[in-house]
Amino acid sequence: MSKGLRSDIPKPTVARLPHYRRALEYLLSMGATVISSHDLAREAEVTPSQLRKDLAYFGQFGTAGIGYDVRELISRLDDILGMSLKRPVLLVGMGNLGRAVLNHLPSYRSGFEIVAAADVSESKTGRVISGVRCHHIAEIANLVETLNIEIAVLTVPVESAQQAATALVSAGIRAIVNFTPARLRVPESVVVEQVDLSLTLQKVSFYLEPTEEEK
Amino acid sequence: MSKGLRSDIPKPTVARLPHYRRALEYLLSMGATVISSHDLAREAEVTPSQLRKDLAYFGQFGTAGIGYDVRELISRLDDILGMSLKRPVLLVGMGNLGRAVLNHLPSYRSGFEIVAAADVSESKTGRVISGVRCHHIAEIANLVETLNIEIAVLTVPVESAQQAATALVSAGIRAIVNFTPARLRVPESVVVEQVDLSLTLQKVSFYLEPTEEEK
DNA sequence: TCATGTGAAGCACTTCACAGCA
DNA sequence: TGCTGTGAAGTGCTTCACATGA
Repeated sequence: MSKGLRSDIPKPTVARLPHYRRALEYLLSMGATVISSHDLAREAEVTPSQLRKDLAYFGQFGTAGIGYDVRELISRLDDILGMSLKRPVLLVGMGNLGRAVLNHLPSYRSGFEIVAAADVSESKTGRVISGVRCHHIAEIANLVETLNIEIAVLTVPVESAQQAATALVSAGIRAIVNFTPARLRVPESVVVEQVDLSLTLQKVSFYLEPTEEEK
Repeated sequence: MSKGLRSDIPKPTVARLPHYRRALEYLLSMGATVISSHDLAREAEVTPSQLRKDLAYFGQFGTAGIGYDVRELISRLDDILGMSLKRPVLLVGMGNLGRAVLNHLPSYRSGFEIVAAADVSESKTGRVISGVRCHHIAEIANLVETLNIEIAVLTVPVESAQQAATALVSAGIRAIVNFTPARLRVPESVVVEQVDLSLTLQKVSFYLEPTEEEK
């Protein structure tokens, strides 16, 4: 398998890796030290073959006849996901939603930390909110460079989303998690991940539609 | 094509329908009245064939040689997605995140409306927050029945997520949009859609990893 | 002529099934 | 023996290419 281009990994595989990591954390908290692909797969709600195939893209992690060392595998997944070091994150937009993200992220026990925030409002600029200093949005280029930030979480009002995204891109941000319903126009090299409540509700709604045939 | 079982529709197709709807709304706001699969596909960031194939699962909506009527297609998508009537939604958990969802949902111009909220806190019970009355969590069975609610948005702390979900299920809720990192155990018949910031961050992080080979 | 709707072909992901190792 | 890692087979989604209709 050599190393393989990162872009050669199937997208569904990448999307499942965080789930494996979470399942492993859970199993670890339940006292497991070694786990078979069968048991881990059940916890992550995939098939054992799929789990083994997914891991195989990145090397060999298990012991035949035994299974996987839980701590070891978490650590390897952290390497693969780029979480070995806590990644600094910039929060843009300190409204209701921004503050909610700020308060909730630590409880996720993730490898990410919001190290700075930005907002247009003069009333928030300079204040420290939930332990994070809020800067004026004009300073983001500075923040990104001095704090070595690659990821931004965008929680501004939808009207200013594109403007903020453009500023983030020229500041050198490489990925944006976009909580606004705006579809951002950014260079292809910038990773955008959409988190959209209304699209999610619409999808859910589809599966609720009545059908005579369905059980 | 007759009618087709709802579960026969490919999941990727279902996931794209809300994007088509959004693209159409945008095009409508730009003054478009008729649109070709080519132009709509560009706006929705899919291929024209994919768009046409997706729509073909549900019938014939276009005019050969012309394209699709924008308003007409939005309306058909609303039918398909079960959004023709505004669906009532129950918000469970009135913390930071719950209030953020409450404030932001209207700006999404979605076919959904939060008609009631629930929380454990006595201090919130009975109050009206952002135009929505907050009830005690013990009342959800009542709320669900009297207001005819099928969808719940779960924004409680992770520790009480499973308990709340169980209560929602026995109250007769059919779908849960889960903003907590908890993996909910519910009957198969209940639709659960996970919205998880830390899993999203991990996925994004993967694509940022340095690779010598990549441009 | 131009764009839809759709079988057929192609591709990508998943599952199977077993060789090989502890 | 038990379970991983992996080619091979199978499945399902996407893209192609064109017949059909306006």
